[in-house]
Amino acid sequence: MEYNFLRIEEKWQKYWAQNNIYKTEIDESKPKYYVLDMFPYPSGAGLHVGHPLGYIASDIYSRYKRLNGFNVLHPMGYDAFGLPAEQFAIDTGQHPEITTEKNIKRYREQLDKLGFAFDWNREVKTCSPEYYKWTQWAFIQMFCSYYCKDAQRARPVSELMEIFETEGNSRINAACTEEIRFTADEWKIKTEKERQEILMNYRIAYLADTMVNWCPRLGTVLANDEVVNGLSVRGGYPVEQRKMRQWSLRISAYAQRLLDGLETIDWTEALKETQRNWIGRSEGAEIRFGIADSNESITVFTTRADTIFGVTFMVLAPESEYVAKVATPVQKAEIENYLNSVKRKTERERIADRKISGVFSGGYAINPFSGEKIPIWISDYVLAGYGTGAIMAVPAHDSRDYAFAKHFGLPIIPLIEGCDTSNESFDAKEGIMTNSGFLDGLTVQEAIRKAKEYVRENELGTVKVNYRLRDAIFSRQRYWGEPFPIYYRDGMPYPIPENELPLHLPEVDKFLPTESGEPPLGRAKDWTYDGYRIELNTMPGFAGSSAYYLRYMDPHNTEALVSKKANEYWKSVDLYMGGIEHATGHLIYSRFWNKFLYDLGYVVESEPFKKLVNQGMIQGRSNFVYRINGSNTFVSKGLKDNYDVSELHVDVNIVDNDILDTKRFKRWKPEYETAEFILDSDGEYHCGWSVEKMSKSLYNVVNPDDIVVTYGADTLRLYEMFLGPLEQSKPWDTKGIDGVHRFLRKFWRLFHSDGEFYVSDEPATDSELKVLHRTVKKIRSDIESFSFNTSVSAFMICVNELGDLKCNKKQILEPLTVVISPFAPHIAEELWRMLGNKTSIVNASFPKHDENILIENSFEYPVSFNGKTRFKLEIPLSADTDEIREKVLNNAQTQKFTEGKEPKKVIVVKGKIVNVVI
RNA sequence: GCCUUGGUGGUGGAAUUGGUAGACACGCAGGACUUAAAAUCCUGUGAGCAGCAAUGUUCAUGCGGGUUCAAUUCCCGCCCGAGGUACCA
Repeated sequence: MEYNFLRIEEKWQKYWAQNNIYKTEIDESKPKYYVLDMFPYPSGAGLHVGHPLGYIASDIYSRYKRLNGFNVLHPMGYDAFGLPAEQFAIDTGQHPEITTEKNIKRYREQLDKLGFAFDWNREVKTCSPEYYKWTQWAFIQMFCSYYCKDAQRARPVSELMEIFETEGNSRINAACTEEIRFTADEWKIKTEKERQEILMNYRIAYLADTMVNWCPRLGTVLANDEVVNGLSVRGGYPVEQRKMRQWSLRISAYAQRLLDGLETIDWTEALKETQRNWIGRSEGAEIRFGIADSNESITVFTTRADTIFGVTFMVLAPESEYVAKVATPVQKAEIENYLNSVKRKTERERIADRKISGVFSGGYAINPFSGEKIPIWISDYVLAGYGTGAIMAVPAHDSRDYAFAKHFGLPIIPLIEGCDTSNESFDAKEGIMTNSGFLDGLTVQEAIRKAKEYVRENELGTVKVNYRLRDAIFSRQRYWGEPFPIYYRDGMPYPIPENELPLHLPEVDKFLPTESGEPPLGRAKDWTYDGYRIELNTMPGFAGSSAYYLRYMDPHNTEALVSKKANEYWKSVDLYMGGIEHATGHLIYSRFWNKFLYDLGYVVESEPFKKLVNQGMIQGRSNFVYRINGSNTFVSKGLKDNYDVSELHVDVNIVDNDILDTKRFKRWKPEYETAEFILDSDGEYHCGWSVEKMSKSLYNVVNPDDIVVTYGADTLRLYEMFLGPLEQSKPWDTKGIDGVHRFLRKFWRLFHSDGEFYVSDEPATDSELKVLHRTVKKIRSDIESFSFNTSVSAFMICVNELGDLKCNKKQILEPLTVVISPFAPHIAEELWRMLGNKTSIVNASFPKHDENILIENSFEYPVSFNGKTRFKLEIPLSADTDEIREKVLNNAQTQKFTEGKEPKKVIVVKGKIVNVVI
């Protein structure tokens, strides 16, 4: 019987689905293991061959764990809210739900063909009301909570109100938007609206006027991680800064815990480092500088308190509130001018335009250490959003201040002995202080400490830790997202009662903003609760993906996001597989979301993802043809330099091994029908190639469905793993797939003789057993270290050796089938049944290897003299190092080399004589 | 700039963490089977030198040093690529 992969794969996929083979339930008798993939956004383009890489790897791991006796949770779902479906809806009028459902169906078909062990009973879609009910629920919990800095956790806002009632807020140490102080008596006489405004200051999900990334083209605000280089990640449209009233999540309150949590989880150092940088902790001090001839002062943040004697000017961000306080009438016009020019620039222009600009405010400040009077400037190199929006400039030791000082001719005072600041600043934190009053003679590190102490003792400011991490902007002016369960009364937001969730996304006539500029939900009829207007914004993409891993544990629960029982059993994700691109978005939001729910006691683990593996991207490998300019003649790569040619992308599917199928090329596009070719000397047309993103427009997309039809899913799975290390990005190149396919056919043939199934019950020989046990050992350690590429090699070696031994014995082949099954589940299942087993191979157990079988009785030891192998010596393997040494010394050949002298050394490593030094 | 990664044959990549560098696969070359093709199988394949040959020998893991009997692996200094981040004070 031939290896008919199409028949086999179809048969077992059907069997697995019909018999619910991968359905998972809580089973207290087994240890649990939770393997999660980052769920996909179902895009209209479908899956290309790069998408399933991570799914295959996690599938192998989850099957392996199951074979080792674990109760494995391995679910899949869809991150279904998102901009592309909505943009498509705007263009075509088709409801995003229809587009999304269609895409999901297509994804499911493609995924099903690859033989994954997903428990589809647990499927979630973020756009379904049963699911987003819990996204809305979580939002209400955040709305009703504040972050207590003393307890370092979230607590209910109701508790806060009780304290205000009895003692005001003087004792409250909470994360808030703005510091305000009031007594109990003051609280009592406040109106409901005033009270709500104060509470808003504390809520973890809060409404505030904040600087946001506004994307006019998308008509919505975006979070920081959704903007790259001043352009939106989706669509690549310009983004500008704007002050708007928006929902935000007080994620900054969790900065330290998000940082500390990284120490407890098994992620790569690179990823942890990316998160550390994003959180951006910096230790320093806030120091007050008095404004000359005024009672007011400016507070700056600095990590270099030691350099305060070198402050020669101050700089305010253009948006800073201090600007109005220090501006003098004389300078007014010039300042206005500057502020306007800054405001006109978009974020992107501001980044692109690194020209030094600024304006003198007219005001002066007093250096609190030296008492000197220093000018205050305004410049956009200082950011309003970080620290206090004002800095003390130390041009000698900060390159940005240096450039500014040089440009405007401001003085530069060096503070470190022997440093040269004539051409550039000296930014390093090393050296001995000078020109610095009481700090003179100290090292920089000592001076930083001492200056901070001085600040604290003399009440010039406070020692402070700053974080770069901003609160997450949580509202979007779009249609296709979760509606906020919030209504407005007297201008203030109130939550819709939890028992009335979900709040369904309403129907609208168009998916565009209203004529008055309100978000699309402004078009919904009766968009009210109890007669009050409901929030018109929707939630951002990351809302639905922040807690989906919890929902998989208990996806049909109508009473809770996840039941206590399910959460206590599954706890957290043991292995999370996904792309690195979510390092500063999803992977921060999820950790925050989880910590928040942990604070409230809804989940038992403080970190959601114990181990995380980033699979690399699969890039496309593009092919090129060379057209002679002004003609329809194409010249092969080897001869192209003799002509004036243009390089054109050609569909990789009509190129084999970089050789163009010229007949298919002519049929590819009408304009090439009359194409002529100048071939290389071997009579072939050779194409050029390069590695690029896999994309339709570059004609380098390879569709998994096509591969499955030609080679089968098992071959595709093996080949994707064989391509290279899992975590490394690599180009897809179909040409190597034959080797892997050949391996599967050889494996199949081991079970057959003269075309008929034939496996003998004879006992295996020592060498056959050795092949099996070596393979088992190797695969086990490879899977545990995610080295799937070397696993495939090990299989190939194993099958080649068994082929040479003509081994077709059940004793060897049966366990080997189990070992291969995580990689190639269909063929393994088929052979497993042919071997006479009654139940699915997924219920088998992964074989163990026997070290005793692996050890040989004796070994030919290479004996090297001064680094060169001279002869081999047979010594029993049981011999210890001293015995080996003895043998070598007494050997006649050794004595020939040493000329009877005693060798200096015999070096034995792991039972091997690697060198004898004479 | 900073942080994180990598750099090994014609190609993708191995190397049990200091112990025979190049496993496995692709490609290429030659051969077997076949009327022929496909499929399959076998052999060879880092480079140089010597030899009819078996084989011997030298050089090779981005570059330059160092430690060691022994370095792709450890240390120091450079060069190049990829990813992240960027007026974060």
